[in-house]
Amino acid sequence: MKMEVHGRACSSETAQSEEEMDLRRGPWTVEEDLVLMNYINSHGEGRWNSLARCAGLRRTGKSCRLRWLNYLRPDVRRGNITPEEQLLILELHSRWGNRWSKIAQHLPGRTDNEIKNYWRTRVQKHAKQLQCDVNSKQFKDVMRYLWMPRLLERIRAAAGNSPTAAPNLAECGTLAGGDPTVGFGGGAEEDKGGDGIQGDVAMEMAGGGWPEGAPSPGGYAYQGLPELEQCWGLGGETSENWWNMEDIWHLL
DNA sequence: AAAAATTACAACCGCAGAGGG
DNA sequence: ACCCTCTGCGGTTGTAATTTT
Repeated sequence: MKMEVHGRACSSETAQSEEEMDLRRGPWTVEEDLVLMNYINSHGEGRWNSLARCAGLRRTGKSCRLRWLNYLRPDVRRGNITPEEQLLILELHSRWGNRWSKIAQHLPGRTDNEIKNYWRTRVQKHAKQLQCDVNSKQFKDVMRYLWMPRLLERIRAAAGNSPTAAPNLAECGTLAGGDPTVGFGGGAEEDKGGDGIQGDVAMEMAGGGWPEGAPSPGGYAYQGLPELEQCWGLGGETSENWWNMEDIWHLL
């Protein structure tokens, strides 16, 4: 990363020590948001510590950066996580674990913070309900063989019914038989480390070609699980008692 | 209607790595 | 080679909003 700490001095820099005395914390005000947005619009982002001083914000550079990246940036997407995004998050997390920023790179407009929050509030909650660790094989199997096929089914249904759903589906790459360079298809942007998304899982999910030795989801996942839909916001009303441990484990 | 519990999200903290002096 | 500053990341906490009792 490029450092230009001394590259662009500002007149208020000499007052740094005094300002450090009463740095603001906590929620940002509308006025602060405006100041930050205006400053970044005219000067660009980066060099957050000096930016904070020059903009006259009594905030740390870190705080300014976080506010901009997670909230004020124009391309930040707000609102519910779509089934496509849920599917991507589940898949990417199974590959990369808690590498939120990396996962976020594959969900345009979503921040690592948002994805992390989603994971903690939704996914981990249900792992807790199942009384298993979110990183356990059992829970991963549930994700892979129950939730993900179900999500895919919903995505496909939406794509069939609504023309506007198609572009979102395409983001899932080979899942939808779309551009293999995007999303699940792996592509030019994959890591050198070889932990990129490979086609196998995507094809399993897309084509129903389940891995050898894996429990067939056909008789279960596709019979319809309204509880799952409710749980993941795919269906109508929500329900907390959305599944039963025994029902699930005897099928796995 | 009010209190308690839960959920969702924004923000902070500590750390590691990069780069300049 | 070492120190300092800055950035970015992941973990955690605080709190407003919502739901349940």
